Amino acid sequence: MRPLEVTKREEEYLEAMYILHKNKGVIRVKDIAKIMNVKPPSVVDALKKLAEKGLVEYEKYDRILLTEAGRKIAEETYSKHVFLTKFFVDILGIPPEIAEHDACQFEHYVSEVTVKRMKEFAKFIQEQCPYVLKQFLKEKLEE
Amino acid sequence: MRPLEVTKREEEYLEAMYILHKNKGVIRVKDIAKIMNVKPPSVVDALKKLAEKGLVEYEKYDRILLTEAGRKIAEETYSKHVFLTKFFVDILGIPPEIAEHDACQFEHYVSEVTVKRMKEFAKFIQEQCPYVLKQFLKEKLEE
DNA sequence: TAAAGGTTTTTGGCAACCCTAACACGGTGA
DNA sequence: TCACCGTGTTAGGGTTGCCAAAAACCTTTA
Repeated sequence: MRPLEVTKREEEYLEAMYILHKNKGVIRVKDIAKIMNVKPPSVVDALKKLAEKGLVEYEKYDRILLTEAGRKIAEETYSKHVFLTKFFVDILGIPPEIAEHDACQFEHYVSEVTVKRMKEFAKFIQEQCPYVLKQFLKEKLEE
Repeated sequence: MRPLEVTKREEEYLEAMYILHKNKGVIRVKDIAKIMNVKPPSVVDALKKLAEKGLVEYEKYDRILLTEAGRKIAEETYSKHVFLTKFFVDILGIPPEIAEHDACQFEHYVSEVTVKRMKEFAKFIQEQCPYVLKQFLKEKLEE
């Protein structure tokens, strides 16, 4: 199997499907469309492409599932998403909605090195100077 | 004049042109192509679009210039680029090349709020616990 | 000044994504 | 069981961006 190239957009579709599966159990075209903010035909296009790449199990009118490979990509992306959002909120004190928005884009580009380093940084700061961090986050609320 | 929509890619073209103008004085198709990692015809396509949007002065075979509006967008993007790279390197201790790469993407998506907050954070940490920061950055070098 | 060589532009095409309109499917209620 | 209605799919098109090949341009040099 070739080094499948997954576009940013495809990664987003996989992540949406992963979240749906996690939360609702079933993955439906309509729900993917809502999350992705597109119309159903676009979802079908995407599903066909993803199926060709072996990332999704898809037969028309049948149930939709992520394959092992697809799930892996989705999970990696999703975990970056969760972490980045948390970092923006807990360390930088960014409003959750904005943090969410920024994380949602950055998650598709950020390198592993950077994520790892951000994790180490968060841990380090929270352990070494929790008081200073608290002070920083407090100042913001007072503005 | 309408709220011109500038795509991420167009923003990148503008930034490339801005940098060329800043460093070399002249902006040439060939050089834009090299920076953008595309072939010359793609650059010409982009220039036409940008000219239509009033962001670039472009007449074929003539010199290429950013308009005031184009320069403004480029400058904003570029300054985010510079800051984000600096943040990744100076605060998180990420290798310059990787910092550059990540900044190069994030700069097109990051919200103003987040940039502002990152700046405040950098300042705060550097002033309030410079020693802890130094220690964090040192540890990384030792791995 | 004319040919050479590099640069720029045009042409024609391809891939990723998205949409509207129309059609197919399938579960539900009368 | 059949008509209905929501959901899913196809058909047909549009935009953005990119490319290779070939044509146009311009500068430089013989």
